[in-house]
Amino acid sequence: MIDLKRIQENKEKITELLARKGYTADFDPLLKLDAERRAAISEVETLKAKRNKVSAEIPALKKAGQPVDEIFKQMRALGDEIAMLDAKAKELDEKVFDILAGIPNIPDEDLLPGEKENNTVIKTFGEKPTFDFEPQNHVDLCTKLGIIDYPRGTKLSGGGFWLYRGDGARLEWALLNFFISEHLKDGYEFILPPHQLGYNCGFGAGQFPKFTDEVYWLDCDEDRKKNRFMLPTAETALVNLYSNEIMDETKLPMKLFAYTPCYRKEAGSYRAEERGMVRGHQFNKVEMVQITTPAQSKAAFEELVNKAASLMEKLGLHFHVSKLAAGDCSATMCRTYDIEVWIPSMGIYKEVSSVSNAGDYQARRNNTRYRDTQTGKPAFVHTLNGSGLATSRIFPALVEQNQNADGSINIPEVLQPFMGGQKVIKSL
RNA sequence: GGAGAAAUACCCAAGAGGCCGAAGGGGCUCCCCUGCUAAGGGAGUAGUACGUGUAAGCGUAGCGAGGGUUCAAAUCCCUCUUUCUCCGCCA
Repeated sequence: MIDLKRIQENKEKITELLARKGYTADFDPLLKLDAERRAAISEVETLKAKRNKVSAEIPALKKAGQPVDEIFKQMRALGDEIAMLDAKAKELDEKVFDILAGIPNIPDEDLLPGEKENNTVIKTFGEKPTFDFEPQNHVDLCTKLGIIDYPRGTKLSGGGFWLYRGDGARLEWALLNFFISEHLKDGYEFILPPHQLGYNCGFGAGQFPKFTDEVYWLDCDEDRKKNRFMLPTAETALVNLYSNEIMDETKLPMKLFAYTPCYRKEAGSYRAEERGMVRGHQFNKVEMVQITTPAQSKAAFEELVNKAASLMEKLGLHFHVSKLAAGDCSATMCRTYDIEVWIPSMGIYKEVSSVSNAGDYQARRNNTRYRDTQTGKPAFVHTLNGSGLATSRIFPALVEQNQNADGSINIPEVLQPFMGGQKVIKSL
């Protein structure tokens, strides 16, 4: 949610910035509605002040034996008027809120306008691996090694599900453990959140109402707001940890990470390019989140990007970092860098981490604040998140980039301690 | 899942239609006294949101949340949430 005051003060500039995201803003109806809202509030509060004043005098009048029936009659009429105006003010307030909640976050000024085609690669690590044999794709490799069982995943749960088996499960777990150990080294707090969340979390993270149909809903109440959903990313949980609280500034920047599976419908997105585990309904991810003061958020963003990139570097994978154009950033974010790993069989780079700064957009939606020691007043925090990392894209990339002519796979050195020193995965 | 009890400010807690935005304690802040400390005395101590104002301020809301009754609600009624106790269920 963006700040209405910013629109009032700088309508043209914000309209222009949002246009870079492909969003056409017309703020005039909103501003008019807000003026009406404020007028209604002023009016009703004047009446309430009058009611309070008269009510306070009634006990004294009664004690003095004076008649109060006439006053009661007038007050009843006043009460009706107040109720009417209260309802009007509430309605206007909700309208303003809904419109405001539907406006995307304002992109940072240095982002290029436009969509994907305007993303710019800002850093590349390593080189495309070359093979002196015909390399296989990860689905074939994993199936032959027996480390991923696609058919039985489908048998149990339908398309988009798979099982990790044996060394596959160990490799997956080693990746997660490696990420966790790196984050702990950097002083991040480890969180294991619930996997079922309430509607408010989705709204607070800026994912709802837009993506309400992209998640798996539990319970059967017709009203979505009373149901829970399976979290699509740990961000949805972490970003809401301090909602409706005022944090101590000394706790900021707060650095968190969580491991959770991510549950997503991914409706209609299955393509040849996304075979195997590149896009599934359930995948594992370690997610980093920072809650910061506005002054800290720029540095926090750099830190998260560097952290995600350093994990990839330590795994020895070829990848690049891409700065997203305004239109490719999600509605919630004012800035996003993607880390994309090379998948040889597809000949493309696939996202393994998306690092974003939401500014105060999420904090405004879920009311997360801190007390500014300078002013003594509460102010909205900034929230940032980044995958660190998602295994479902790394696993295929790792398997493909590290394959040998005999179909075996070299385990990166950093993962070996987490696999009991094992260096290679080969078929039995 | 069923049955009971509870929810008041930083914490504990009183309050049972108007004199209650809230007694009393604890804590915290400041001051006094005591050559340190302990003890003692005094004063202060909703945060917040919204509206209005250049501002000091003023107004409105606010006793778990949302509704209702009433001229007037922390107080009465309804719904919900959470916590505690008991019972049931538990692949």
